[in-house]
Amino acid sequence: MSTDLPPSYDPHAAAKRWSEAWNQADLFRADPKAPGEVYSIVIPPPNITGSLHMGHALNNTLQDVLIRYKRMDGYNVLWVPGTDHAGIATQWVVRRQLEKEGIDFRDLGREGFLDRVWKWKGVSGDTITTQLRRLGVSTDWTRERFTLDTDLQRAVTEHFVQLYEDGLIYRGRRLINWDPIDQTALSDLEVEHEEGFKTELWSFAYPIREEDGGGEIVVATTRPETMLGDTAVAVHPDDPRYQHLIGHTIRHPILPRDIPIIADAILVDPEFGTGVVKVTPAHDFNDFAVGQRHSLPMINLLNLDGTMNTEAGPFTGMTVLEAREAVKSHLTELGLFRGTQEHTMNLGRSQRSGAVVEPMLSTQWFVKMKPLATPALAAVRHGATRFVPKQWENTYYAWLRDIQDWCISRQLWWGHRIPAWYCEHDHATVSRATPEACATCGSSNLRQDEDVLDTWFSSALWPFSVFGWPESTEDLARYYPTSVLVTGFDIIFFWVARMMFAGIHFMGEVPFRDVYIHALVRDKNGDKMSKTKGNVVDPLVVIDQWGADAFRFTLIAFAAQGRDVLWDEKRVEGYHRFSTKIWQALRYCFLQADGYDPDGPMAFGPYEDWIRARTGAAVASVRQALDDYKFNEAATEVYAFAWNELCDWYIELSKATIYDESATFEQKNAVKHTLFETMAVLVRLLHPMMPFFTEEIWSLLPEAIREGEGFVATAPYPQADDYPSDPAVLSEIALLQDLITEIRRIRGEMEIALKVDLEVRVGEEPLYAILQAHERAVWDAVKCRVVLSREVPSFAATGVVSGHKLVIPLEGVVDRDAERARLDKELTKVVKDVDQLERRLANPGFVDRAPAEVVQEFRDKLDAARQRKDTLAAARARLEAP
RNA sequence: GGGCGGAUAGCUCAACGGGAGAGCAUCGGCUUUACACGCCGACGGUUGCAGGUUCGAUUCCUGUUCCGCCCA
Repeated sequence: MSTDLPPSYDPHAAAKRWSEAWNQADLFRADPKAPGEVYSIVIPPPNITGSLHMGHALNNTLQDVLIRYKRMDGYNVLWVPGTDHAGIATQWVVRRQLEKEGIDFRDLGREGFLDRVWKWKGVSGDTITTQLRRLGVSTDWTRERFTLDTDLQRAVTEHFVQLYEDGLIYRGRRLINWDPIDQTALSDLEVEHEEGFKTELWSFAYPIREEDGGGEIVVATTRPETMLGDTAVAVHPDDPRYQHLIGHTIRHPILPRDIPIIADAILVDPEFGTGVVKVTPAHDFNDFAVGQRHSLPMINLLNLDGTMNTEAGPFTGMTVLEAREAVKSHLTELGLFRGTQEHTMNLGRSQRSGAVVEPMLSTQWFVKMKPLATPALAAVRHGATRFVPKQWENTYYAWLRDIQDWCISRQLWWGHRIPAWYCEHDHATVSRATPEACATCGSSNLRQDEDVLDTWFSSALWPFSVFGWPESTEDLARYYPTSVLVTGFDIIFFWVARMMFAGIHFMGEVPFRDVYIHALVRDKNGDKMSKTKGNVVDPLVVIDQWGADAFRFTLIAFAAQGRDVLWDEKRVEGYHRFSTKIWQALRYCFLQADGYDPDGPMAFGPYEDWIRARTGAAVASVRQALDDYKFNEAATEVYAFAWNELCDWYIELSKATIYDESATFEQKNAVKHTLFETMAVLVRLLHPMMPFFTEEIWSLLPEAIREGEGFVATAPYPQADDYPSDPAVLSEIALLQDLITEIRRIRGEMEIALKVDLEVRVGEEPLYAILQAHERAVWDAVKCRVVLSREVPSFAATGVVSGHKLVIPLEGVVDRDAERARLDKELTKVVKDVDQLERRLANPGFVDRAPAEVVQEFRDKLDAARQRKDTLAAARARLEAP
């Protein structure tokens, strides 16, 4: 047989061909009725806010590697794809689109706006699925889900109602983070703290009531306008400067009210500033706690759009910043200004809109976290779920330990509507379906809560809502809990922890056995990729240029545990070359395919035995690496096996038989068979990392080699046990390799071209016997004849291989200076070597305490080094002889 | 303020407590019958710094500097 392969491989044509072929063959559809141990993954659903970035590419590539590996390894595999409605983020995107068209989204009304978002969902969802397909993911598209699908909405309602019935959801008036641009509440996690924000600490005096003795007390603040909502001034109870003032009353200089001076040891640090703190319970989290401790009035100063409300008196209607300046000048006019100083603080901003977040008193829905967090903590402690790398457990623990109740209502339109209805008395009725009457007073005058739920409230259900929960479906029974969650560390709090407690609460079982946390993709300089920095690399652009296979392999090779991925385009080129290299090797196989008979007789030689042994070792290491989530090691192992063993050595050695006219049919047939067989193993090993490329090669391999497997995607993953290893063969070939390398070094350093034939003299019969068997291979590699002789000519190069002396006559080839220089260099190295080893072995501590085999190992090394040194020194001396 | 991670060849990264490696880059040599998107060879390191444990430390411990991140 013979096939003419094109001289190079076109990754784009192959990607198109094979993704269509897989689709048609419906290869990735899971069957819960099929046998086999389950291996299931639910995709971290990308937000429908646009297109996929490098982080998604890494995330999905790693999942696909695992899924393809397990599929080939005989598991009942399911990978569920899908997307997330991403309430606040998506609403923001569509709102901005409308603004560009000159439309205020509010003018469309709720229904009109939602129509627009659904249209956008179609566009963005398609973009994302197209991108995932181009990446080569083997998800089961028949099970694709969207977090706002009807049945997933039902799951969210069930989630809410059950938690409410369990007493774990409540409605309360509490301090929340308010985003005045999006005009919605945010959870603590959606607020980002900008460090080192420069501002001023502005001081002013509160006059003490005359009947309390008069005088003043000075406070400092970064937000002077909040003094309009102050309901107390606090000092430390032990501070001698102010003890006499505790219980006295201040007359508010602007508004008609009196405020008390209180003592609070928790809030006040007497060392900081004046040791006096103004208390604004409705607009500061610490002050809110003080307000509760001391039963202070809480005065909300803000409208929902961030302007001052009527509580602000003369400043009503101003923005916060306008009010700040106005309050400052007003206080200054009153003569109460007491100085200013520079101050750096952390500023809370909305993760999405960038608005400065205002702590505000508001009525919202909350999830009581302690009862849910406790079992979620225990599950990881007891190993029901395992984090890889392990260190991320600490992040998970830390957050769940100090967790606050979770504000889940959002004043948005896009999302799951809260299943709560209110009557005219503001009684809340929580229900799975629209209720007829108020559960408290029976009123039939009900309106549903306008708000939607935090996106993560629905994402928390993803590992079981995708399987049809709350229905008990076949998929749910078979594929939950999932095998592993692959995700980035940035959403351990947002998502992983919440899936954990939701899974435990509703399913009675953790949602995944393993959580593999991968790093962030950064640019070459280690900076986070962001649109504003302009350092974003578009995965599709890379795929267009180099193909999905090279792109994926690069991500995998970079994905070392516990380390960020620093993107470097040059590496993609390198891995593209890797695929080209394999393609060329395949061409070589086909060039030799003439007369190959897979069922014919075969006589395997030592090279065949050697590559089979190396194949087994490679299979074992790749499997181990994948089992341990050491993706980069798996990539490195395949790379080294294919390039350094198969291409650099076996293919070259195979020529000794292939081009040997005296070799028998059986010998040649064995070589051809081994070439194809090794290629087939390599392709299967590599398939999870380079799916398109390997599928292309697989389709070209001889039928007999493929053992009837139509697609490599569903062919069995190689087993190391199928490739036995003979130590005698391994050491024999190692000797051959050493010999060839030594001669190459001599040629290289003395610049002896391959055109100049050489001979190498060995003095020992057994060694000669071995090398003679590889005469042809040595000749092909280094154009050197192997001769049995102890005769040392007047001028020769001397080498040592595995303790054996080699002599290469050089009379008339190069001058003596070249060999003199080379020997000096070698001698310097070996002398240093001997010296080091002698010192180590002279240390009684080492010889007495180190394990015997380690000591022996070093003794052997010393013997070898000494022998090498003696041989080279003798050769060096001989060169000086006349 | 609390916590986590990183620092190894010019660059990007590896390395069960047992003489520090790879890829790229650099230099030199090869039109060799799969491949110049290639082959062969070479150069290149006080493993951030200071201590400690150990016969032996890149690896374990303590401290410290710088960079990045998370939490308050």
